[in-house]
Amino acid sequence: MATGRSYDMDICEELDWRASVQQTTDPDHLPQWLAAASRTLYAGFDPTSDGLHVGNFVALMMLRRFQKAGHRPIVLAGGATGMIGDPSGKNQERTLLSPEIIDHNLQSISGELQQFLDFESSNGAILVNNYDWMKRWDYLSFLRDIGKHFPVNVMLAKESVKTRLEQTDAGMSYTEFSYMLLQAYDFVHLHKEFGCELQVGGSDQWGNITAGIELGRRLGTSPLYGITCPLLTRSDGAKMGKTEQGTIWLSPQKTSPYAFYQYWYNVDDDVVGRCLRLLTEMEREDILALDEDRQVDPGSRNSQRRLAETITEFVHGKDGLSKACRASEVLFGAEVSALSDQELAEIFSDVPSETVDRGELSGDGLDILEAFCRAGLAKSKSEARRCISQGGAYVNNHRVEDVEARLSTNDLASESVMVLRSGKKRYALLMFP
RNA sequence: GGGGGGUUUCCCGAGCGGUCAAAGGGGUCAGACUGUAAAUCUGAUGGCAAUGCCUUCGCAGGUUCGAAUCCUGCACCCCCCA
Repeated sequence: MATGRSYDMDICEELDWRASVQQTTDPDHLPQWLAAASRTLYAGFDPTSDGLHVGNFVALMMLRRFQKAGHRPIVLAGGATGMIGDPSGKNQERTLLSPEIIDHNLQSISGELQQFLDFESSNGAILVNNYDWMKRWDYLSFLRDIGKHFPVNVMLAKESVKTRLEQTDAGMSYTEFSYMLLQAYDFVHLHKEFGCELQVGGSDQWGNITAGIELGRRLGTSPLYGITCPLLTRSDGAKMGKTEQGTIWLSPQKTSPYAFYQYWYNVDDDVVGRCLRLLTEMEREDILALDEDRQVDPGSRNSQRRLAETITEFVHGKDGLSKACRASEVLFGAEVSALSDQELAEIFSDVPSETVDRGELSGDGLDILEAFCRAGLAKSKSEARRCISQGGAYVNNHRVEDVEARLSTNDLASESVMVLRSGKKRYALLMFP
Protein backbone atom coordinates (compact mmCIF):
# COMPACT_ATOMS: atom_id res chain seq x y z
CA MET A 1 0.00 0.00 0.00
CA ALA A 2 2.20 2.78 -1.25
CA THR A 3 1.67 6.30 -0.10
CA GLY A 4 4.10 8.07 -2.30
CA ARG A 5 2.28 11.35 -2.71
CA SER A 6 2.92 14.42 -0.70
CA TYR A 7 0.37 16.42 1.12
CA ASP A 8 0.38 19.22 -1.42
CA MET A 9 -2.08 17.24 -3.46
CA ASP A 10 -5.40 18.95 -3.18
CA ILE A 11 -7.25 16.48 -1.04
CA CYS A 12 -10.31 18.71 -0.71
CA GLU A 13 -10.70 19.04 -4.42
CA GLU A 14 -10.25 15.29 -4.76
CA LEU A 15 -12.86 14.51 -2.14
CA ASP A 16 -15.19 16.98 -3.71
CA TRP A 17 -14.86 15.40 -7.08
CA ARG A 18 -15.61 12.04 -5.57
CA ALA A 19 -18.74 13.41 -3.94
CA SER A 20 -17.26 12.30 -0.64
CA VAL A 21 -18.10 15.38 1.34
CA GLN A 22 -21.42 15.96 2.96
CA GLN A 23 -20.47 18.71 5.36
CA THR A 24 -17.35 20.33 6.74
CA THR A 25 -16.99 22.47 9.80
CA ASP A 26 -14.92 25.15 8.13
CA PRO A 27 -15.26 25.05 4.36
CA ASP A 28 -13.40 28.32 3.89
CA HIS A 29 -10.17 27.45 5.62
CA LEU A 30 -10.04 23.68 5.47
CA PRO A 31 -8.45 23.41 2.01
CA GLN A 32 -5.56 25.75 2.84
CA TRP A 33 -5.15 24.20 6.24
CA LEU A 34 -4.87 20.74 4.76
CA ALA A 35 -2.56 21.93 2.02
CA ALA A 36 -0.24 23.63 4.46
CA ALA A 37 1.09 20.62 6.33
CA SER A 38 0.71 16.95 7.03
CA ARG A 39 -2.19 16.70 9.44
CA THR A 40 -3.37 13.97 11.75
CA LEU A 41 -6.97 12.84 11.50
CA TYR A 42 -9.14 10.08 12.85
CA ALA A 43 -12.28 8.08 12.32
CA GLY A 44 -13.92 5.81 14.87
CA PHE A 45 -15.36 2.35 14.45
CA ASP A 46 -17.49 0.88 17.21
CA PRO A 47 -17.36 -2.87 17.81
CA THR A 48 -21.10 -3.35 17.41
CA SER A 49 -20.54 -6.49 15.37
CA ASP A 50 -17.70 -8.89 14.86
CA GLY A 51 -16.59 -7.49 11.56
CA LEU A 52 -16.51 -4.48 9.28
CA HIS A 53 -19.17 -4.13 6.65
CA VAL A 54 -19.82 -2.07 3.58
CA GLY A 55 -21.16 0.75 5.72
CA ASN A 56 -17.74 1.18 7.32
CA PHE A 57 -16.05 1.21 3.99
CA VAL A 58 -16.71 4.82 3.08
CA ALA A 59 -14.97 6.14 6.18
CA LEU A 60 -12.08 3.74 5.65
CA MET A 61 -11.61 4.95 2.11
CA MET A 62 -11.69 8.47 3.43
CA LEU A 63 -8.80 7.73 5.77
CA ARG A 64 -6.93 6.07 2.94
CA ARG A 65 -7.27 9.03 0.68
CA PHE A 66 -6.00 11.32 3.37
CA GLN A 67 -3.08 9.02 3.98
CA LYS A 68 -2.25 8.97 0.29
CA ALA A 69 -2.31 12.71 0.33
CA GLY A 70 0.33 12.67 3.01
CA HIS A 71 -1.69 12.96 6.16
CA ARG A 72 -1.62 10.61 9.09
CA PRO A 73 -4.73 8.60 9.91
CA ILE A 74 -5.70 7.23 13.29
CA VAL A 75 -8.18 4.40 13.39
CA LEU A 76 -10.08 4.36 16.60
CA ALA A 77 -11.66 1.12 17.71
CA GLY A 78 -14.41 2.04 20.11
CA GLY A 79 -13.90 -0.32 23.01
CA ALA A 80 -15.44 2.24 25.35
CA THR A 81 -18.04 3.82 23.08
CA GLY A 82 -19.13 0.37 21.99
CA MET A 83 -20.10 -0.29 25.59
CA ILE A 84 -22.61 2.55 25.41
CA GLY A 85 -24.04 2.46 21.90
CA ASP A 86 -24.30 5.41 19.58
CA PRO A 87 -27.88 6.68 19.29
CA SER A 88 -27.12 8.49 16.01
CA GLY A 89 -29.23 7.28 13.18
CA LYS A 90 -31.01 4.77 15.36
CA ASN A 91 -34.67 5.18 16.11
CA GLN A 92 -34.66 2.84 19.06
CA GLU A 93 -32.70 2.37 22.22
CA ARG A 94 -29.96 -0.14 21.59
CA THR A 95 -29.57 -3.20 23.65
CA LEU A 96 -26.25 -3.21 25.43
CA LEU A 97 -23.70 -5.72 24.27
CA SER A 98 -21.95 -7.77 26.88
CA PRO A 99 -18.29 -6.93 27.57
CA GLU A 100 -17.25 -10.35 26.29
CA ILE A 101 -18.95 -9.80 22.97
CA ILE A 102 -17.53 -6.32 22.66
CA ASP A 103 -14.10 -7.64 23.35
CA HIS A 104 -14.48 -10.34 20.78
CA ASN A 105 -15.79 -7.85 18.23
CA LEU A 106 -12.96 -5.50 19.01
CA GLN A 107 -10.43 -8.18 18.17
CA SER A 108 -12.08 -8.94 14.86
CA ILE A 109 -12.50 -5.43 13.60
CA SER A 110 -9.08 -4.27 14.78
CA GLY A 111 -7.55 -6.96 12.63
CA GLU A 112 -9.60 -6.00 9.64
CA LEU A 113 -8.94 -2.30 9.98
CA GLN A 114 -5.24 -2.86 9.56
CA GLN A 115 -5.73 -4.33 6.13
CA PHE A 116 -6.82 -1.09 4.59
CA LEU A 117 -4.21 1.35 5.77
CA ASP A 118 -0.48 1.63 5.72
CA PHE A 119 0.97 1.35 9.20
CA GLU A 120 4.60 1.44 8.16
CA SER A 121 5.53 4.66 6.39
CA SER A 122 6.44 7.99 7.91
CA ASN A 123 2.79 8.97 8.03
CA GLY A 124 1.81 5.45 9.03
CA ALA A 125 -1.59 4.88 10.51
CA ILE A 126 -2.11 4.36 14.23
CA LEU A 127 -4.64 2.02 15.77
CA VAL A 128 -6.02 3.02 19.14
CA ASN A 129 -8.77 1.86 21.45
CA ASN A 130 -10.65 4.49 23.38
CA TYR A 131 -11.18 2.10 26.26
CA ASP A 132 -7.49 2.58 27.05
CA TRP A 133 -8.05 6.15 28.10
CA MET A 134 -11.68 6.01 29.12
CA LYS A 135 -11.00 3.34 31.72
CA ARG A 136 -8.82 5.73 33.64
CA TRP A 137 -11.71 8.05 34.43
CA ASP A 138 -13.90 7.78 37.45
CA TYR A 139 -17.47 8.93 37.18
CA LEU A 140 -17.26 12.04 39.32
CA SER A 141 -14.13 13.35 37.69
CA PHE A 142 -15.56 12.85 34.27
CA LEU A 143 -18.71 14.72 35.20
CA ARG A 144 -16.73 17.58 36.70
CA ASP A 145 -14.00 17.84 34.08
CA ILE A 146 -15.85 16.95 30.92
CA GLY A 147 -19.57 16.93 31.56
CA LYS A 148 -19.41 20.49 32.85
CA HIS A 149 -18.66 21.67 29.31
CA PHE A 150 -21.77 20.21 27.77
CA PRO A 151 -24.87 22.42 27.87
CA VAL A 152 -27.84 20.11 27.83
CA ASN A 153 -29.84 22.52 25.71
CA VAL A 154 -27.22 22.21 22.98
CA MET A 155 -27.18 18.45 23.25
CA LEU A 156 -30.94 18.33 22.96
CA ALA A 157 -30.76 20.33 19.78
CA LYS A 158 -28.55 17.74 18.07
CA GLU A 159 -30.25 15.90 15.28
CA SER A 160 -29.52 12.47 16.69
CA VAL A 161 -31.17 13.33 19.99
CA LYS A 162 -33.97 15.46 18.62
CA THR A 163 -35.31 12.93 16.16
CA ARG A 164 -35.36 10.28 18.83
CA LEU A 165 -37.18 12.43 21.33
CA GLU A 166 -39.71 13.59 18.78
CA GLN A 167 -40.81 10.03 18.35
CA THR A 168 -42.87 9.87 21.46
CA ASP A 169 -42.70 6.12 21.77
CA ALA A 170 -38.95 5.83 21.35
CA GLY A 171 -37.27 7.87 24.04
CA MET A 172 -33.62 7.61 24.98
CA SER A 173 -31.78 6.50 28.06
CA TYR A 174 -29.30 8.65 29.92
CA THR A 175 -26.65 6.18 28.84
CA GLU A 176 -27.13 6.76 25.16
CA PHE A 177 -27.59 10.44 25.73
CA SER A 178 -24.07 10.49 27.15
CA TYR A 179 -22.52 8.79 24.16
CA MET A 180 -21.76 12.14 22.65
CA LEU A 181 -19.56 13.07 25.59
CA LEU A 182 -17.38 10.04 25.13
CA GLN A 183 -16.85 10.62 21.45
CA ALA A 184 -16.24 14.30 22.04
CA TYR A 185 -13.65 13.48 24.62
CA ASP A 186 -11.97 10.99 22.27
CA PHE A 187 -11.32 13.76 19.82
CA VAL A 188 -9.81 16.02 22.46
CA HIS A 189 -7.75 13.20 23.85
CA LEU A 190 -6.38 12.27 20.43
CA HIS A 191 -5.52 15.88 19.90
CA LYS A 192 -3.55 15.99 23.14
CA GLU A 193 -1.90 12.64 22.56
CA PHE A 194 -1.23 12.63 18.82
CA GLY A 195 -1.94 16.14 17.62
CA CYS A 196 -5.04 14.95 15.86
CA GLU A 197 -7.00 17.90 14.51
CA LEU A 198 -9.54 16.45 12.12
CA GLN A 199 -12.28 13.88 12.49
CA VAL A 200 -14.00 12.24 9.60
CA GLY A 201 -17.08 10.04 9.61
CA GLY A 202 -20.44 9.35 8.05
CA SER A 203 -22.97 12.12 7.94
CA ASP A 204 -24.75 10.64 10.93
CA GLN A 205 -21.65 11.49 12.95
CA TRP A 206 -21.96 15.21 12.44
CA GLY A 207 -23.44 15.85 15.87
CA ASN A 208 -20.78 13.84 17.64
CA ILE A 209 -17.97 15.43 15.68
CA THR A 210 -19.09 18.96 16.33
CA ALA A 211 -19.53 18.08 20.00
CA GLY A 212 -15.86 17.15 20.06
CA ILE A 213 -14.84 20.36 18.36
CA GLU A 214 -16.92 22.37 20.78
CA LEU A 215 -15.40 20.57 23.74
CA GLY A 216 -11.94 21.26 22.37
CA ARG A 217 -12.73 24.94 22.07
CA ARG A 218 -13.91 25.12 25.66
CA LEU A 219 -10.83 23.30 26.88
CA GLY A 220 -8.61 25.64 24.93
CA THR A 221 -7.15 23.35 22.24
CA SER A 222 -6.20 24.73 18.88
CA PRO A 223 -9.12 24.65 16.44
CA LEU A 224 -10.36 21.20 15.45
CA TYR A 225 -12.04 20.29 12.19
CA GLY A 226 -14.59 17.83 10.97
CA ILE A 227 -15.64 16.36 7.66
CA THR A 228 -18.54 14.03 7.08
CA CYS A 229 -19.16 11.93 4.04
CA PRO A 230 -22.57 11.05 2.67
CA LEU A 231 -24.07 7.74 3.62
CA LEU A 232 -24.31 5.49 0.63
CA THR A 233 -27.91 4.75 -0.14
CA ARG A 234 -29.60 2.87 -2.91
CA SER A 235 -32.01 4.54 -5.23
CA ASP A 236 -34.91 3.44 -3.05
CA GLY A 237 -33.33 5.12 -0.04
CA ALA A 238 -32.23 1.98 1.76
CA LYS A 239 -28.69 1.89 3.08
CA MET A 240 -26.15 0.18 0.90
CA GLY A 241 -24.64 -2.98 2.19
CA LYS A 242 -27.79 -4.61 3.43
CA THR A 243 -29.68 -7.24 1.52
CA GLU A 244 -32.59 -9.44 2.44
CA GLN A 245 -30.03 -12.08 3.26
CA GLY A 246 -28.22 -9.76 5.60
CA THR A 247 -25.27 -7.46 5.79
CA ILE A 248 -22.45 -7.49 3.27
CA TRP A 249 -19.32 -7.93 5.33
CA LEU A 250 -15.75 -7.37 4.36
CA SER A 251 -14.46 -10.54 5.92
CA PRO A 252 -14.43 -13.48 3.48
CA GLN A 253 -15.60 -15.75 6.30
CA LYS A 254 -18.77 -13.74 6.74
CA THR A 255 -19.45 -12.79 3.12
CA SER A 256 -17.75 -14.85 0.47
CA PRO A 257 -15.84 -13.08 -2.28
CA TYR A 258 -18.45 -14.39 -4.68
CA ALA A 259 -21.38 -12.89 -2.76
CA PHE A 260 -19.40 -9.71 -2.33
CA TYR A 261 -18.65 -9.50 -6.02
CA GLN A 262 -22.27 -10.20 -6.90
CA TYR A 263 -23.47 -7.48 -4.59
CA TRP A 264 -21.54 -4.82 -6.44
CA TYR A 265 -22.29 -6.33 -9.81
CA ASN A 266 -25.97 -5.80 -9.14
CA VAL A 267 -25.80 -2.20 -8.00
CA ASP A 268 -28.41 0.04 -9.64
CA ASP A 269 -27.39 2.15 -12.60
CA ASP A 270 -28.14 5.39 -10.84
CA VAL A 271 -25.93 4.55 -7.85
CA VAL A 272 -23.00 2.90 -9.55
CA GLY A 273 -21.40 6.21 -10.49
CA ARG A 274 -21.36 7.35 -6.89
CA CYS A 275 -19.99 3.99 -5.80
CA LEU A 276 -17.15 4.20 -8.27
CA ARG A 277 -16.22 7.62 -6.98
CA LEU A 278 -16.76 7.00 -3.31
CA LEU A 279 -15.47 3.48 -2.89
CA THR A 280 -12.66 3.02 -5.35
CA GLU A 281 -9.38 4.67 -6.15
CA MET A 282 -10.00 4.46 -9.84
CA GLU A 283 -8.63 7.30 -11.93
CA ARG A 284 -10.99 10.08 -12.85
CA GLU A 285 -10.75 9.56 -16.58
CA ASP A 286 -11.71 5.90 -16.13
CA ILE A 287 -14.74 6.81 -14.10
CA LEU A 288 -15.79 9.47 -16.58
CA ALA A 289 -15.37 6.99 -19.41
CA LEU A 290 -17.63 4.57 -17.58
CA ASP A 291 -20.21 7.32 -17.03
CA GLU A 292 -20.19 7.87 -20.76
CA ASP A 293 -20.38 4.17 -21.50
CA ARG A 294 -23.35 3.80 -19.19
CA GLN A 295 -25.18 6.54 -21.03
CA VAL A 296 -24.59 4.98 -24.40
CA ASP A 297 -25.03 1.32 -23.56
CA PRO A 298 -26.42 0.67 -20.09
CA GLY A 299 -26.98 -2.98 -20.95
CA SER A 300 -23.27 -3.71 -21.06
CA ARG A 301 -23.00 -2.93 -17.35
CA ASN A 302 -19.34 -2.21 -17.65
CA SER A 303 -19.61 0.14 -14.71
CA GLN A 304 -20.96 -2.56 -12.44
CA ARG A 305 -18.38 -5.02 -13.62
CA ARG A 306 -15.50 -2.66 -13.03
CA LEU A 307 -16.89 -1.65 -9.66
CA ALA A 308 -17.27 -5.27 -8.60
CA GLU A 309 -13.82 -6.18 -9.86
CA THR A 310 -12.10 -3.24 -8.28
CA ILE A 311 -13.66 -3.51 -4.85
CA THR A 312 -13.48 -7.28 -4.70
CA GLU A 313 -9.83 -7.22 -5.60
CA PHE A 314 -9.19 -4.47 -3.10
CA VAL A 315 -10.88 -6.32 -0.25
CA HIS A 316 -10.21 -9.95 -1.15
CA GLY A 317 -7.12 -9.73 -3.30
CA LYS A 318 -6.46 -11.10 -6.78
CA ASP A 319 -7.15 -14.60 -5.65
CA GLY A 320 -10.52 -13.71 -4.15
CA LEU A 321 -11.49 -11.87 -7.28
CA SER A 322 -10.64 -14.71 -9.61
CA LYS A 323 -12.61 -17.14 -7.48
CA ALA A 324 -15.55 -14.79 -7.49
CA CYS A 325 -15.40 -14.42 -11.27
CA ARG A 326 -15.12 -18.11 -11.87
CA ALA A 327 -18.04 -18.84 -9.56
CA SER A 328 -20.11 -16.17 -11.29
CA GLU A 329 -19.45 -17.75 -14.65
CA VAL A 330 -20.57 -21.18 -13.57
CA LEU A 331 -23.48 -20.06 -11.46
CA PHE A 332 -24.90 -18.15 -14.35
CA GLY A 333 -25.47 -20.99 -16.66
CA ALA A 334 -22.18 -22.51 -17.69
CA GLU A 335 -21.88 -26.25 -18.05
CA VAL A 336 -21.31 -27.91 -14.73
CA SER A 337 -20.72 -31.52 -15.60
CA ALA A 338 -17.13 -31.20 -16.72
CA LEU A 339 -15.98 -30.20 -13.28
CA SER A 340 -14.42 -32.21 -10.50
CA ASP A 341 -15.63 -32.52 -6.94
CA GLN A 342 -12.98 -30.14 -5.81
CA GLU A 343 -13.74 -27.50 -8.39
CA LEU A 344 -17.41 -27.70 -7.59
CA ALA A 345 -16.75 -27.38 -3.90
CA GLU A 346 -14.70 -24.29 -4.55
CA ILE A 347 -17.16 -22.64 -6.88
CA PHE A 348 -20.19 -23.49 -4.84
CA SER A 349 -18.62 -22.70 -1.51
CA ASP A 350 -21.50 -20.33 -0.70
CA VAL A 351 -24.16 -22.74 -1.62
CA PRO A 352 -25.86 -24.83 1.04
CA SER A 353 -25.20 -28.50 0.73
CA GLU A 354 -26.63 -31.68 2.15
CA THR A 355 -25.08 -35.07 2.36
CA VAL A 356 -27.15 -38.00 1.23
CA ASP A 357 -26.37 -41.67 1.45
CA ARG A 358 -25.01 -42.86 -1.87
CA GLY A 359 -27.15 -45.95 -1.68
CA GLU A 360 -30.20 -43.82 -2.46
CA LEU A 361 -29.01 -43.44 -6.02
CA SER A 362 -28.97 -47.14 -6.74
CA GLY A 363 -31.96 -49.25 -7.66
CA ASP A 364 -34.88 -47.02 -8.63
CA GLY A 365 -32.86 -43.98 -7.77
CA LEU A 366 -33.74 -40.96 -5.71
CA ASP A 367 -37.11 -39.30 -6.16
CA ILE A 368 -36.58 -35.83 -7.60
CA LEU A 369 -39.12 -34.30 -5.22
CA GLU A 370 -37.34 -35.85 -2.30
CA ALA A 371 -34.04 -34.53 -3.62
CA PHE A 372 -35.28 -30.95 -3.78
CA CYS A 373 -36.65 -31.17 -0.26
CA ARG A 374 -33.47 -32.64 1.14
CA ALA A 375 -31.42 -29.97 -0.57
CA GLY A 376 -33.56 -27.33 1.10
CA LEU A 377 -34.84 -25.89 -2.15
CA ALA A 378 -38.41 -26.83 -1.32
CA LYS A 379 -40.19 -26.91 2.01
CA SER A 380 -42.50 -29.71 0.99
CA LYS A 381 -42.93 -32.13 -1.84
CA SER A 382 -45.88 -30.11 -3.05
CA GLU A 383 -43.62 -27.14 -3.35
CA ALA A 384 -41.03 -29.19 -5.21
CA ARG A 385 -43.69 -30.53 -7.53
CA ARG A 386 -44.94 -27.03 -8.23
CA CYS A 387 -41.47 -25.80 -8.92
CA ILE A 388 -40.81 -28.56 -11.43
CA SER A 389 -44.13 -28.27 -13.20
CA GLN A 390 -43.62 -24.54 -13.57
CA GLY A 391 -40.28 -25.13 -15.20
CA GLY A 392 -38.14 -23.73 -12.41
CA ALA A 393 -36.17 -26.80 -11.43
CA TYR A 394 -32.71 -27.70 -12.68
CA VAL A 395 -30.28 -30.51 -12.13
CA ASN A 396 -26.72 -29.65 -13.11
CA ASN A 397 -28.04 -26.56 -14.87
CA HIS A 398 -30.40 -28.55 -17.07
CA ARG A 399 -34.12 -28.02 -16.64
CA VAL A 400 -36.11 -30.94 -15.29
CA GLU A 401 -39.64 -31.25 -16.56
CA ASP A 402 -40.70 -34.64 -15.28
CA VAL A 403 -42.19 -34.61 -11.80
CA GLU A 404 -41.71 -38.35 -11.59
CA ALA A 405 -38.05 -38.26 -12.49
CA ARG A 406 -35.62 -40.29 -10.42
CA LEU A 407 -31.98 -39.48 -9.97
CA SER A 408 -29.22 -42.03 -10.34
CA THR A 409 -25.45 -41.96 -10.40
CA ASN A 410 -25.70 -40.81 -14.01
CA ASP A 411 -27.00 -37.50 -12.74
CA LEU A 412 -23.93 -36.70 -10.71
CA ALA A 413 -22.10 -33.64 -11.99
CA SER A 414 -18.77 -34.87 -10.77
CA GLU A 415 -17.60 -37.90 -8.82
CA SER A 416 -20.04 -37.41 -6.00
CA VAL A 417 -21.80 -34.07 -6.25
CA MET A 418 -25.12 -33.13 -7.78
CA VAL A 419 -26.00 -29.50 -8.43
CA LEU A 420 -29.64 -28.62 -7.92
CA ARG A 421 -31.18 -25.28 -8.66
CA SER A 422 -34.55 -23.67 -8.22
CA GLY A 423 -35.27 -20.63 -10.31
CA LYS A 424 -32.48 -18.52 -11.68
CA LYS A 425 -30.14 -18.23 -8.75
CA ARG A 426 -31.01 -20.52 -5.89
CA TYR A 427 -28.53 -23.35 -5.81
CA ALA A 428 -27.99 -26.28 -3.50
CA LEU A 429 -25.62 -29.20 -3.62
CA LEU A 430 -26.29 -32.80 -2.80
CA MET A 431 -23.22 -34.80 -1.89
CA PHE A 432 -23.10 -38.54 -2.23
CA PRO A 433 -19.82 -39.56 -0.62
C1' G B 1 -69.24 -1.37 37.20
C1' G B 2 -72.59 -1.11 32.46
C1' G B 3 -72.85 -1.65 26.98
C1' G B 4 -70.81 -2.86 22.16
C1' G B 5 -67.08 -4.86 18.66
C1' G B 6 -63.21 -8.11 17.50
C1' U B 7 -59.74 -12.80 17.27
C1' U B 8 -59.61 -16.30 9.65
C1' U B 9 -54.47 -19.65 6.23
C1' C B 10 -46.93 -15.81 6.08
C1' C B 11 -49.32 -10.44 6.76
C1' C B 12 -53.75 -7.37 5.89
C1' G B 13 -58.60 -8.69 5.09
C1' A B 14 -63.73 -10.96 2.91
C1' G B 15 -66.56 -14.94 4.38
C1' C B 16 -74.63 -16.75 3.18
C1' G B 17 -75.00 -23.68 8.11
C1' G B 18 -73.49 -27.36 3.04
C1' U B 19 -70.98 -26.02 -3.66
C1' C B 20 -64.81 -23.39 1.78
C1' A B 21 -58.37 -25.23 1.66
C1' A B 22 -61.83 -20.44 2.38
C1' A B 23 -62.80 -13.88 -2.12
C1' G B 24 -59.38 -9.70 -2.65
C1' G B 25 -54.70 -7.36 -1.71
C1' G B 26 -49.60 -7.65 0.04
C1' G B 27 -45.56 -10.70 0.45
C1' U B 28 -43.15 -14.97 -1.35
C1' C B 29 -41.90 -18.63 -5.21
C1' A B 30 -41.71 -19.84 -10.39
C1' G B 31 -42.21 -18.48 -15.71
C1' A B 32 -41.94 -14.74 -19.90
C1' C B 33 -39.45 -10.31 -21.21
C1' U B 34 -34.52 -8.20 -19.93
C1' G B 35 -28.85 -6.11 -18.72
C1' U B 36 -27.60 -11.71 -13.42
C1' A B 37 -31.34 -4.70 -13.50
C1' A B 38 -35.86 -1.93 -12.85
C1' A B 39 -40.72 -1.87 -14.64
C1' U B 40 -44.33 -5.02 -16.71
C1' C B 41 -47.12 -9.46 -17.78
C1' U B 42 -48.47 -14.78 -16.50
C1' G B 43 -48.98 -18.74 -13.10
C1' A B 44 -48.54 -20.75 -8.23
C1' U B 45 -49.01 -20.16 -2.97
C1' G B 46 -51.73 -25.94 3.87
C1' G B 47 -49.94 -31.16 3.63
C1' C B 48 -49.79 -36.09 1.50
C1' A B 49 -48.97 -42.63 -1.02
C1' A B 50 -53.05 -36.73 -5.04
C1' U B 51 -59.30 -37.17 -10.14
C1' G B 52 -58.84 -38.84 -3.64
C1' C B 53 -57.46 -38.35 1.55
C1' C B 54 -55.78 -35.53 5.99
C1' U B 55 -55.08 -30.92 8.95
C1' U B 56 -56.48 -25.53 9.33
C1' C B 57 -60.49 -20.21 10.63
C1' G B 58 -58.28 -17.63 19.30
C1' C B 59 -59.14 -22.14 23.12
C1' A B 60 -62.57 -25.95 25.09
C1' G B 61 -67.15 -28.05 24.71
C1' G B 62 -72.23 -28.39 22.40
C1' U B 63 -76.37 -28.24 18.52
C1' U B 64 -76.65 -30.48 13.54
C1' C B 65 -76.62 -35.57 8.59
C1' G B 66 -73.14 -31.31 8.04
C1' A B 67 -70.04 -25.52 11.36
C1' A B 68 -64.97 -20.59 9.89
C1' U B 69 -70.28 -19.65 9.92
C1' C B 70 -75.36 -21.24 15.36
C1' C B 71 -75.12 -21.96 21.11
C1' U B 72 -72.20 -22.15 25.97
C1' G B 73 -67.87 -21.29 28.71
C1' C B 74 -62.68 -19.47 28.74
C1' A B 75 -58.52 -16.35 27.14
C1' C B 76 -56.71 -12.03 24.83
C1' C B 77 -57.62 -7.23 22.22
C1' C B 78 -60.41 -2.68 21.02
C1' C B 79 -64.27 1.03 21.64
C1' C B 80 -68.26 3.67 24.23
C1' C B 81 -70.92 5.15 28.90
C1' A B 82 -69.87 5.79 34.26
